[in-house]
Amino acid sequence: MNKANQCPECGRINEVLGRVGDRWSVLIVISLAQYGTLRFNELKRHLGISQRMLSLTLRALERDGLVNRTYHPTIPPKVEYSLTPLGQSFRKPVEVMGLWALENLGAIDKARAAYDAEAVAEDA
Amino acid sequence: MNKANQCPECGRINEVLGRVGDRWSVLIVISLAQYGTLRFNELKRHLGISQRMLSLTLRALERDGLVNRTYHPTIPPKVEYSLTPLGQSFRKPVEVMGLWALENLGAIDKARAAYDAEAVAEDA
DNA sequence: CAGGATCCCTCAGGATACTG
DNA sequence: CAGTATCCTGAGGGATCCTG
Repeated sequence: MNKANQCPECGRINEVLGRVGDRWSVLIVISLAQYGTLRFNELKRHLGISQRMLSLTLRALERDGLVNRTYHPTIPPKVEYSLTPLGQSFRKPVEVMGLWALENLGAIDKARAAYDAEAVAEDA
Repeated sequence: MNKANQCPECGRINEVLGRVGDRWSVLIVISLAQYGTLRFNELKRHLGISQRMLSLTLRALERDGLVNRTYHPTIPPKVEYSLTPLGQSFRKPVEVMGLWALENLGAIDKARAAYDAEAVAEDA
């Protein structure tokens, strides 16, 4: 049970990462940003996420004020999810991240290949 | 065993998140960005990370070409870690993320509190 | 259709001990 | 000091079945 982090900012970063940093949260926000509004099963199909995780993640996002949940009491029921303004504001950091990914995934792959080749070479 | 993601970009995002998206990678990059060069135990103390995870994460980052590892064969040994240019380039997305975190953590907390209050209220 | 409730399994990741 | 090797737990997350 270490004191976690000495540097305060690390604590902050950790916090935010712990909240909206998991893969599914990010992907859901991206999808909603792209399509505006999606229903439960639309998201499920689109992301290939299990219904359990979708349910959990959506509730967490709603709780954190990133996602709006609109329930239509029809039969069959219809629930629509969309981004709140806060959720919208999260698009920018995500986009920057995504852009970096697109630009540098190649470099990472190359570095990785080089590293692995080196490792093999050392197994003389 | 679903097809994972229908949307190709989700695949990319997932990929990058799977590589450098975990908490420790991010925190290490931030620390190195801040201090330029750090030794193993300096990082360990600074982050409050277990030495196992530090070791694993550093090797992964080195493999991905984000950090440089410099080994000084002295006694006692001395190993220094620093960012590669690729690692440097990762600072920007991280900073944007961090900034967003700082600006919006408060809002998230408020939303969360409101949500929880609502939930309690419904337990009539 | 939208999800709650279970079951179960994998593995991230901490604690500890040992080595060069 | 800078790691490697083990052990062990708990959270993450899929599969499945059930309901309104």
